Amino acid sequence: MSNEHNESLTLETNAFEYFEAAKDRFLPGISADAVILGYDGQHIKVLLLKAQVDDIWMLPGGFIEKEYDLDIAVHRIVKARTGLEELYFQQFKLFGKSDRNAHKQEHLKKFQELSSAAHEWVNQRFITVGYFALVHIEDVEPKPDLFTDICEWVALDQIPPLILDHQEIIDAALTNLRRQLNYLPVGINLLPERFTMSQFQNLYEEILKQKLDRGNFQRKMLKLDILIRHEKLKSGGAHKAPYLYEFDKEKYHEKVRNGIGFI
Amino acid sequence: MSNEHNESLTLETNAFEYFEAAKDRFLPGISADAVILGYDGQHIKVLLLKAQVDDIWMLPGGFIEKEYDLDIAVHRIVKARTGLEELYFQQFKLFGKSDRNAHKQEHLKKFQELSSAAHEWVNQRFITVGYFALVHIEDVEPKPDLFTDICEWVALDQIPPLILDHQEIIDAALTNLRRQLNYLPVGINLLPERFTMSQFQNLYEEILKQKLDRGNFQRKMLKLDILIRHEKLKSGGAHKAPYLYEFDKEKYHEKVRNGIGFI
DNA sequence: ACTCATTGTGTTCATTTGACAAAATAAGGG
DNA sequence: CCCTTATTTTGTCAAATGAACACAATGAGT
Repeated sequence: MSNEHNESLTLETNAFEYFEAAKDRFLPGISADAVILGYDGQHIKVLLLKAQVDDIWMLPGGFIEKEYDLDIAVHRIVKARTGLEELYFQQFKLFGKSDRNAHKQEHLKKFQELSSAAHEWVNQRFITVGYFALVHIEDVEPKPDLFTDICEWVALDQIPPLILDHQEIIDAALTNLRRQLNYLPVGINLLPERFTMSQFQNLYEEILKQKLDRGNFQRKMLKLDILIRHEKLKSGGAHKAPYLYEFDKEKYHEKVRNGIGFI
Repeated sequence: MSNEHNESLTLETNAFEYFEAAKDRFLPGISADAVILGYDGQHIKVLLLKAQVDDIWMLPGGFIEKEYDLDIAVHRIVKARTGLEELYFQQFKLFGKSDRNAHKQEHLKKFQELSSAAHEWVNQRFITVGYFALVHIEDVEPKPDLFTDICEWVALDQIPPLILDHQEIIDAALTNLRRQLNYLPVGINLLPERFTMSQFQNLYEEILKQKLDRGNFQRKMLKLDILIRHEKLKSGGAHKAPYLYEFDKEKYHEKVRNGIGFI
């Protein structure tokens, strides 16, 4: 086992090598950041990383390999943090303000001893493309990357100060998600295999930040004819046990294709 | 007046200089393309350019100045082609396929004698960010750019073969436009100051590619309370003259802010 | 004055929405 | 074991919306 000092050394060595090789491996001046969203039955959460060299938090991100499509690079980034091979993700915006890495140099002062090639790489102007991903939170094993020591789920109302414009990126992702909510397969990608109607409704209430009528929500979803009703929930709650539901995936995706209409 | 040979020489000299200076002026590896849309009372049209050196058509586009925001570069591009200072435009997607400039080298073979710096610029991998703009077609004076000799409005169903993935970019713009139609100020940006209800309806039918019920459309729009009714249309048509309408801009934008609900 | 294509307004019926109430159900406490 | 309680499920009903169609008004041309 390595002690902290060794780990730190290893990190910096790797970071040096990483930035050194970046110019040859990656497209210049562009990065990708992923807003990875999960739902634990109570709240929407986003996967965040904490930098080793500072107390600052950030979104998972990375660069684009010269020989691959944009989507492939993003898939690699999300897979590396979550362990998930199959996932739903979608591009939503390119962030191109000219001053968006103004604060980065502050954060990267710890890397002053970078070679000039590496220094040049980290100090160029970056534009970044924002993606959001919807994942089953219980299937994820969060893994930090080269520059971070913590990777964990954070509820949307408990997000700490983030690097650069990452808070803005999260906000834009959520706005985008809300606008697409009518034709986006958000349920099938965020809920576990089997779920109660309350969980389903709460998911929409979390995203929309507004209460919905219980009876009306239930009737509407059942009428869509996309749910399979199973037997009763096991014990646990001290009240009437609800049914467990499961998506009829064929019918569900058929509805999504026709673009209508959950809310 | 210069003859064609001279113009061609001038073009190539400028193109040389342009590409030569590009590395210093612009961000590497990224371009912007604009789907500029207008409505002539009959059809949605898109502003296209025809290359001088080939019979290939393309979207207006350009590169991003190193010191400016993305949006500023796009505004400059659209303003240069249309002459418009104020306009509505919106980013909709970043196109990042690794093979998206595969055909470009074919098209640019005419520029073989470029200096190595210029050659390196045009042959790098480009990702491009797609924007769409909504403009008043009657206010536009189409102007070709350095590399093109024709700049004109083309109806959507008469688009010739386009360079690279530009057709895909147009399709994506229209899909995006349709999805936002409920909360997008499309009418105020595409229709002339005064318009008839038929024109207004036809605009939506063009975008949606589907017929709408005349009576219902009219009643719905009037009920939104965003229109000012003027006196009768002058002569011309051989039938009942329709009213002319104008947007009550304050009320219109108020509705747009609240996000509801044209269709 | 009459025709006619088009515009503006009405009517009708089915469907959806919103708000609320009632019935059903399981767990826990006496 | 019966009753309470919290929660789920289904029901009701008035109001709003949507879709399809009908009819009246208008103004240019014959």
